[in-house]
Formats: sequence, C-alpha cells, structure tokens
Amino acid sequence: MACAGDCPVARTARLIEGKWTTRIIRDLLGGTKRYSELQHSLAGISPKVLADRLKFLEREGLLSKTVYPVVPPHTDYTLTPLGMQLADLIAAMAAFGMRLPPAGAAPRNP
Amino acid sequence: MACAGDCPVARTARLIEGKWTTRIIRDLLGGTKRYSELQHSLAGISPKVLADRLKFLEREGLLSKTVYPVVPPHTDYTLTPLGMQLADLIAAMAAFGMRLPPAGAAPRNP
DNA sequence: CGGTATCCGTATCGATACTG
DNA sequence: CAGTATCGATACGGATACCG
Repeated sequence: MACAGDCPVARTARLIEGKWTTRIIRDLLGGTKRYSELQHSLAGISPKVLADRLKFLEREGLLSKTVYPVVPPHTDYTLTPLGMQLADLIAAMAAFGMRLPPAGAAPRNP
Repeated sequence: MACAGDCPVARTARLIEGKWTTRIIRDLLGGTKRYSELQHSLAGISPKVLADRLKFLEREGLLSKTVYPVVPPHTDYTLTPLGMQLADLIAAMAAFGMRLPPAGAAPRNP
C-alpha cells in the first residue's frame, strides 16, 4: 500500500508532470508531428517550454526526433513504442476531464 | 485535434498536477485514511504540502474531509464519487509505471 | 523552420518549529 | 493528532529577441 517514493504511480507522475506534457503526448498520439505543428496546436506554449518538454520526453525515451537536414529545416517528433503505451493513460485523462464540471465551480449546494 | 487550453486532458492535468497528488489519491482509493496515515504512507511529505494538497483536492471536489471533534483530534479523508472516478487514471499510471525501465536509464542500445 | 538565449515572476516544494 | 506559521530554494512556465 505504502509506496516508497518510486512506486509505479510516482515514476509515471514524474514523466507526465508539467502543464503541457500530457497535451504534447496527446497530440503525438495522433501521429508524427513537426515542431511548428505542435506549437500551433498547443496554442499559447512558448518555444522554450516546447523545446524543453520535447527534450525531456526524448531523454526519457517517450518520443524520438528525426531531423531532415534540408533547408528550410524539417524535424519530426514521433512517440516511441514506450510513449505510445501512454495512450490508455491519456484516454483516462480525457474521459475524466469530460466528466468534470466546467471550471473551478464549487460542487457544493449553491 | 487542437485543444484550446481547457480540453479534457488539460483540465485533468491541472487537477492531478503536483508531485504528491496522484499518490494521495492512490492511497485514498484503498479507502478512507486519516491525516497521519497519509503522512506515514507518503513517506517524506511535509505536513504543509500534505495539508495544501488535501485542501486543494477538497476544494476541487475530489475528496471530502470528516472531522470528529474529539480529543485527540481525528480527521478522515475519503474520495468523493468524483474522486473515485480517477481509479482508471491511477490504474493506467500504475500499469505504465511498471512497464517503465528502472530509473532514468536510456532505453537505447547500450 | 526550428530552435537558443536571456530574463523574469511565481507556484510549488521543502524543513523546521510551533499550536489548538 | 492534525494541522498552521515562516522562511527559503528552485524548478517551472512565460515573453521576447535573435541565430543557424
């Protein structure tokens, strides 16, 4: 029951933490994407944060990056088989999010 | 495909964010717990962080708190029906965490 | 196009001490 | 037992400008 700081839940939490991480993965579950495609679909993300998260996810083995040395540059981001196993998790998040009352409305008795 | 900053995934991410949040929920999925039980099972958490997270989760309607006005004090924390619907999500996190290589080992070919 | 570099504000986490 | 008070560290997210 007690989990000693590196239980499965904690390890996963560490990977998907962050405001944008799960949204990046969600977008990539729809297939390979380019940097600019992600920046567009994740409206509001700054280039630094996007690059940070992509680097992090790559280091963690959840996605892979393919650079085509052409001009103009072309880079593809794709989930690895490991990353694709997050599909269930993202689906669970989406399912729960839909059951959620809109915004921070207090579910008391108003 | 594009999610506009408050898509289901984003809303869920906001709720389960934080280093300890999912672990608290995980423990509570095992049944009602007292403050000190949580503090014990979540080894390493500070009282402030635990109280903060519990308050947050309560405000978000994911758990409810029952105070027994006895001495010494006795407080119970229980997941609400809404909070219990996180079971699938936590299960997915646990399942993924078990498929995960131990620690930050690069899954390349060494 | 696909990033880096810089700088900044703040949320979050954390330890420790103390209290009703 | 169940928290609160305080203070500090830092990681995270964000805006803007610029480079290969």
